[in-house]
This record gives sequence, C-alpha cells and structure tokens, in this order.
Amino acid sequence: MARPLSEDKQFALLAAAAELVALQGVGAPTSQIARQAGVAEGTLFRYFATKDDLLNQLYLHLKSELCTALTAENLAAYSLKERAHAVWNLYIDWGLAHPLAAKALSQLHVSDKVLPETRAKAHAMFPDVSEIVGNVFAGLSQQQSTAFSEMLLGTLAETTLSFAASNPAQSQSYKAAGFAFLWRGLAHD
Amino acid sequence: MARPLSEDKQFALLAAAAELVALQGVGAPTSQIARQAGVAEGTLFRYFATKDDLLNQLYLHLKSELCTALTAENLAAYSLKERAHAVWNLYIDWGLAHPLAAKALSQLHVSDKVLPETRAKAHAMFPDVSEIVGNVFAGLSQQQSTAFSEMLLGTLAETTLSFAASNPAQSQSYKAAGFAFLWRGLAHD
Amino acid sequence: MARPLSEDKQFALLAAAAELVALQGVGAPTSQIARQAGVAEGTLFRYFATKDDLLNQLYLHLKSELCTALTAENLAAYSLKERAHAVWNLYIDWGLAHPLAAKALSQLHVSDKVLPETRAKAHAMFPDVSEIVGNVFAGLSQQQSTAFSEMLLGTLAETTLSFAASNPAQSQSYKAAGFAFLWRGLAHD
Amino acid sequence: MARPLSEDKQFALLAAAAELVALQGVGAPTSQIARQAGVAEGTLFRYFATKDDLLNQLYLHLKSELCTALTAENLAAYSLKERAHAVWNLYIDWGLAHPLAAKALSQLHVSDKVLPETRAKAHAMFPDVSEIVGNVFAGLSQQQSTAFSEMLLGTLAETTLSFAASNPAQSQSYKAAGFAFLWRGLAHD
DNA sequence: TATGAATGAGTATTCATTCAT
DNA sequence: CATGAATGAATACTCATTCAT
Repeated sequence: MARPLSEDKQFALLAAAAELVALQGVGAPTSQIARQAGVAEGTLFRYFATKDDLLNQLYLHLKSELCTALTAENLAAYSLKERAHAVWNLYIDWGLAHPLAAKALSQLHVSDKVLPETRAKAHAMFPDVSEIVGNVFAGLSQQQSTAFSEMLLGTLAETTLSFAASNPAQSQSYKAAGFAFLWRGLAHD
Repeated sequence: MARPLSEDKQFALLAAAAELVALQGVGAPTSQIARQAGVAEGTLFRYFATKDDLLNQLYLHLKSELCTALTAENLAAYSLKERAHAVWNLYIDWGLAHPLAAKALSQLHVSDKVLPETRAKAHAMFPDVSEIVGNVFAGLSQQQSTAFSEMLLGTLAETTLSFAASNPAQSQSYKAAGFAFLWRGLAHD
Repeated sequence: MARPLSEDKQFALLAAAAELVALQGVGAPTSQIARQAGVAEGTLFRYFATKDDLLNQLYLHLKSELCTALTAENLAAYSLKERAHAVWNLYIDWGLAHPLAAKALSQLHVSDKVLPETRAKAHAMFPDVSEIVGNVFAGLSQQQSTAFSEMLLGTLAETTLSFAASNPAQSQSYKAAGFAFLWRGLAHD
Repeated sequence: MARPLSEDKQFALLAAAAELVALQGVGAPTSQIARQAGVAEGTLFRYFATKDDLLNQLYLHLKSELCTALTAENLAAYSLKERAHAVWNLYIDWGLAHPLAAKALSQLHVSDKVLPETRAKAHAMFPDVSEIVGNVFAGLSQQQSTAFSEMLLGTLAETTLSFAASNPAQSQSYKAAGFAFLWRGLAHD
C-alpha cells in the first residue's frame, strides 16, 4: 500500500503559507513556504498542484478555522442581539489571538488569485446570518440585501480587527465600537 | 531646454498604470504600463524614479481626482445630513463613472508599496469630516474615534461601490442602502 | 538528496567565467558565462549567489590553481636563489600554459569587485616568501617592507608574463630577464 | 563664423571624467560625467564621438599632464642616476599631488577600451629613456629590452605610488625604496 | 513518495546614444 | 551649438514548475 500524502506536511505547508502570506502578501515565494514548512521545494507541488491552488486551499483552511471559532459556543438560548454580539466578539477575539491568520485572510480577500468558486465554498461553510442582518435595505431583494449586509459585516469586522490589533490597549473599545456601529447600521435598535 | 518633460506623457503613464493596476494589481509589469502609455520602457523611469514611486504618485493622483469630484459642489447651505449624503453620492457616482480608477485605488489601499507618508499626504487633501462622523464611540479618544469612523466610512463606500458596479440595475439602491447604513451607524438619527 | 550540486557544473562555470573575464573583463555578462558553461541562466545563481560572489570565488579558484603549480616541486634541498628562481619559472610557465587563467587573474587583481577579505584568503594560501624578499628597504618596518616586496614581485611577474606571452619566441629570455631584475632589485647579489 | 566647441567645456569634461573614472572605473556613466562637468548629457557627445573616444582622449590628456610634470626641470647638468632619481621623484610626487588623476590613469592602463594606437601615441609623448634603462637583458634585442624595461619602470612606479598614497606617513620611504629597487634591478650599481 | 537541481521566461532598472527643440 | 527627453537593448537576478534520482 502506497504511503498517502502526509496530513502533517499538508498542514505544515498551510501554516507556513499563512505566516508568509501574512508577512509578505500572496507574492511570498513557494520556495520560502516550503522551507518554512520543513519540506523540500518540490514537495509543495505534491500537495498543491500550483501556487494558486495552495492559495485557494489556504483561503478555505483559514475560513474554516474562523468558522470553527465562531461556532464554538451554543448560543441558542440567547436573544438575537446577544447572539450577534457574541459572534462578533468571537470574530475579533479570534483575530487578536491569531494575528497572522487574520492578516493572511485579509491579504487573500483582496487577491484575484482566490477564485469566485473558492469564495462561494467558503461562504457556504458559515451558518446562515440572514436573521441577524435582517432585510433592511429598500429597493433590494431579500437575497441582495442579505449578501450586501454580510459583506458589510465582513469588512466592518476586518477594519475593526485591524484597529484593535494596532492598539492593544484600546482593543476592547474598538471591538465594542465596531459592534455598536454594525448594530445601529442594521437598524436593530 | 531641449524639450520639457511632457505632461501628456506623465498623464498617459498614470492613466496606463491605473488601468493595469486595476486589472492586474500592483504586480502589473512596468513594461506593460509603458507600452500601454505609448512610450518606451526606459521612458517610464524618466518620469518616475522607481516602480514604487510610480505607485505612490498614482495613489496621490487618483485620490486627488476623487477629492476634486467630492468638492465639486458648494454645499454650505445644506444641513449636515444633506451635505453628507451629497458627498456620499458624489463618491459612489465618481466610482461608477471611473471604475478602473476606483478599482486601482482599492488595490493601492491594501498595498504595502504605498508608503504611510503618501497616505498621510492624500489624507490631508480631503476636507475635514470630523463634523460628519462625530464622536460617537465610547472608550475612544476624539482622535481615535474620528480615525476609526473615517476608515469605516471608506471601507463602507468601497464595498457599496463594488456592489453598485457589479449590479448596474440596482446601483442607486445600493448607493442609498450604503448611506442609510452609514448614517444609522454613526448614530445620527 | 534529489541530485547533488554537480562539481562538474561548478567547475564549468568557473572555467567559463575565467575565459570570459579574461577576454571581456569583469563586465562579462552572467548570461554569456552560463551559456559558455552549457547551463541555463538561472543555474549560475544556484552555484553562486551573486555575480560578485562568482568573481570572488573565481579569484580564489585561480589563485589556488596558481598556488598548486608553484608548490609542485620539493625544493627544500636547494639554495635560496635556486628555490626563488624555480618558483619564478613555475609562475611564468603556469601563465604561459594557462594564458586565459592568467589574464583573468590580472583582471581580477585590479577589480574592486574582489573583496579585501577574499584577497586576504588568497594571500594566506601562498607559502611565506619573507625569506626570499628579505627586508631590504630602509625606513619601512619589516612588515611594510615584506608587503611592498611581495607586491613588486607580483607586478613584476605579471608584466614579465605578458611580455613572454606576447613574444613566444623570446619567452625564455623574458622569463630570465624578469628574474634577474627581481633578484638584483632585492639586493641579493 | 560658427562658435567653435568651447575648450573650457572640453577640459571640464575631461576633468569630470578623470574624477569619476578614478572613483568608479571606466564604467562610470556618461550622464554623471556630463553633470559633474556642468553640461548637458547630450553635450558630451558633441566633444567626444563616443564614450570610448572620451576614454581614449582622457588617457592622452592624463599622460600628457604626467609628461609635463616629468619634464618640468632641466636636468641636463646632472648625472644619469641623479636625473633618473629626479624623474622618479617627480612621478611619485605628481601622483601624490593628483591622486584622482593617478587613479584614473591606472584604471585606464588595464582597460581594453584604450586602443593600442592611443597607447602608442601616449608613449611617443615621453622623452627617450633608453639611456636610463640601458640594455641590460641578455637574449633580448635592444628594442625589446628597452620596451620591457620601460614597462617595468611604469608598473614599479604605479605600485610604489599606490603604497605611498595609502601610507602618507611613509610615502617618502616608499618613494626611496621603489627607486632603489628599480636602480638595482637595472644593474646600474 | 520526497527531494532539490535545473530551467528560462519574466522583472525592474541602467545607460550610451540620438535628435527634436 | 547646446540641451535633455526619448529610446530600447542589455543586465543581474527571481521564481513557479518539472523531473531525474
């Protein structure tokens, strides 16, 4: 029986890629990623067909980790706002706890190397937030409104995270401020 | 003087750079930019010392065009909200009218090739918005609150613009939705 | 290991560099050196980090070959003058036998691409000649006198070699003339 | 009557070239040479057809200045050795007084940009030294011997000069040492 | 399966020279 | 005659990918 591709190595490559993409952007050389992962240059291409494939897999991997963090707690018993606030805090806290992962994710968000279908796959991993974001925008269909709100939620969180990460002393204030802005924007109060 | 550095060529280079950066990101090759501008490869470097210099100049150029668009009308006679809404609409309309410029600008926003001092220079071009964004966030200093609000405003506008541009039929609705979200978020109503 | 860095290729690159540096100076393009060595352009940079590194390695390589040639014979049994004369002859003969190597070496001697530490390393390879050059110059310390004499010896040999190489028919006479000049200059007779 | 090419500018270009060639070698850019001379880039090529032409003219110019320095004094009344020693001292002193000129000259000496016919022209400027160098080498024709001796004289002086210039405190000792070596080498004592 | 040497197209930048002004 | 903008070939070096070992 042929030895399968090692999950350890795959994971090490994704972790190395996350770090280097965070620090150097998507232009980080595959040779450095391989070295950082402790494998040979050519080995990377046994786990990922191309560099673009690696970046897409990395995107899914990081999104999946984020998703796991957001669904850690059972919030069924709480009010809508409490649940939304809890998830918001989990997002920001995840980003503060994993700054390189968060940084890599924002690099990938704006990269055209990440394909639309990859983004769609990642989007599908997340629980439905249509209840939270509501249907607040006149002139847009329910679907359009939800998609728009979700994107606003995402960019808001990313911006909040970057301010919180840059000012550790005020991180809790930025976290609260970001949520307040979002909640008012969604016309919940 | 044998021949002055042609403003036409400088402009053509900036326009070519805007287009290619919009389509390919900051990695767009200088050789292609020069060709697109209709000049020789070496000529680019008579107008811009390095590629990074070109990108920084491009950032200032586009920001300056945007700024001009936003200050086209005299709004002194209107209410705060009317003024804010008018500026918001001018922003989105500028982006819809110049999609490549807007796209290039968002590429440059996230690029680390644009130096902090360039960003500062660009920021200084814009009129003060502290009155519009107010001081709405508990736990943050006036300065922190303003900076945070400005950034939220910027990312909101960018997101709104991308949705509006992708759905021309609904662009007016996205434009209105984005402003409504912002205005509520800033706790003005 | 997939394949070790081939000593053959490293040698071929050094040989190609020697030839092209001899003919064109240190400005010889790396692309030509690679082609002459029969490898791809990029391959050169797997063996030598930079062109300057290649030039420094080439300097050491050629000096080492020269040094080997000079220490081929065991001269312990001979008088000082006989030993000096033998080494002189070995030098000139090596240059006549390897004119490109000798030419490359004189190009590198005057190039500022070859670092002082490289020169020091090369100098350390050679046997001590302080006995031969003596301490003949008034007003200079032993160390200064030796360094000066060594340099005179080197430039004398290089000049002699170039005359000998240009006039093969008289090469033996130039060889003898150069040594006679040196020996008298060092005040040995 | 058309205004002739200005001798001032030609001289300024040669002076600038000497300085930059001394500091950067023959690879010094023509644009820098022109700027240093206070003229426009294109102007250089009205005085010198090509960069190689400039380098050849520079060689002749510097050799001519050196020659002037060596023939400053009337030495007819002195002995052969006294005359030789005086000329030697004038050479070294000229080099110490004009280190950039001397450095440029040694760069040009080893450059293949300086054509043989230029070297021949320069050689013809100098007074006959056959009396000084004598005909001391067995197996060589008078002409060969003289040419060889002249070259030895030149390289010896250049080496001596570089040591003297690097050690100003000992420059007189090196100057004396170099002459002593030369004079003994020529078998005069 | 893992390795890493080999590849060569691609990149930013330089520079001698030309020529329109 | 002087200028300096324009040129484009040339240069050192990088990097994703392949494949022999």
